[in-house]
Amino acid sequence: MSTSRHRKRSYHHGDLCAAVLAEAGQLLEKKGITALSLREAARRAGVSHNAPYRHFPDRRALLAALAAEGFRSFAEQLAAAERAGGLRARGEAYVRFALAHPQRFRLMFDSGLRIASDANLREHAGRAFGALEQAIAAHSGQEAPHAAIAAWALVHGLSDLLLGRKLAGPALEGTEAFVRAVLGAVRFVVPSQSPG
Amino acid sequence: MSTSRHRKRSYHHGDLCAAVLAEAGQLLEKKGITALSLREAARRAGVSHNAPYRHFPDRRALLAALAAEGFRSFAEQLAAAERAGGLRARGEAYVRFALAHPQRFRLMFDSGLRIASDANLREHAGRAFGALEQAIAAHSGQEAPHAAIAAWALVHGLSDLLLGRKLAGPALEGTEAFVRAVLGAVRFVVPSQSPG
DNA sequence: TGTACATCAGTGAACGCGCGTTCACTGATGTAC
DNA sequence: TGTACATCAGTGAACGCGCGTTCACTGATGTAC
Repeated sequence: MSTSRHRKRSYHHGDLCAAVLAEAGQLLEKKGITALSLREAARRAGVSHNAPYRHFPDRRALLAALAAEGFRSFAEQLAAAERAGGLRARGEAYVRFALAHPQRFRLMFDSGLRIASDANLREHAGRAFGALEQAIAAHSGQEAPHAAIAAWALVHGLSDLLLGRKLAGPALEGTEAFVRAVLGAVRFVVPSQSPG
Repeated sequence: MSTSRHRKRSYHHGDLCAAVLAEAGQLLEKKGITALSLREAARRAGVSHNAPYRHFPDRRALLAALAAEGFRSFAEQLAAAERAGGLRARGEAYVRFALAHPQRFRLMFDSGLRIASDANLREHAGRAFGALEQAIAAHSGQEAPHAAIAAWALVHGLSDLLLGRKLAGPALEGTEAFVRAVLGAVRFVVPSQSPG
């Protein structure tokens, strides 16, 4: 259980990879994707500015690792919410994640980051999206992929509008109730099957 | 009608403000918000690197002007679409705008740009959002603000997911039909009025 | 119509900045024998 | 248990970069008389 991270202030750090990732995660939320720098993350980890190169080949790789980590906890939180409260709860958890980690969410969804370009990122993002599809399909029936996508778009759009402060009034107070009300204002349609 | 823009290759440009804005607009889509620089816009406009400072006090102001211009044409296109085809057409035009101008759309909605901080931006953004609210209210009834916001979130989220290539398959071909199908999979609920 | 002058829209050199990345290095670790 | 050595994880100096911004300037424009 105990790590050697703070035991010795010596040459070797012990778990620099995790430390840099943690510092970078904080910097990400504080400064934004663009202003996040390897050098500053290293500085905060108390290590020379290019020690992180032992663990991340370049800046993109660090961003990819942050995104992968994001998708992992995103998937976990969504799954937990659904276990507790069903699909609606999953939707609410989606928005909650976005509001709790704005820059991380943008890194995951709106940055130019190529998911395919990094194995670890590909794995975690794939897992998150797979779970999402599965959850929606289970509730909407496989005949209604459009309804499933609409459900996704709804929570995603609500997240993004809230993050962009485009819904100023209700976003400030009582966000949870507001989100519930908006999600509750929608019904999804399973098209009637016309044969032929 | 004729401008002096290309008549004389002399000291004064004629309409540098518009020229810089146009070059910056192209650079924005090509390089992204972050990599857009005043210096390169100036270079492309064939002018020294700080001539633009005559027209834009700093980089933020240039971005604000680009966003304002975006909101103006966004509002125009949405209004035109609705005139032609009603609220559904407005929704489709929303997505179409996003797909046609990804970086501009992100600048308008997802960048940290403070709308309140620039008078011109405030005006055009306000006009665009006002028209949006009005259009939705007219169709959903004023008793259903949540449904109106859900409608907005739906088209916005669909736009953002498409831009982020999170819906790879159907996004590549037949986008228009795909968008119609997704939007068609949703019904908005006007809650029954319980007195008291 | 001509002239003087204020104003305006450009120029070009210079600044400081923090960054990503490369390089040659050194101290610590752990394994084979 | 002790030693030799390969490997690994750090260090610190140096590079080149393009950027935003400031400064003192100069050429062009237009207006008052």
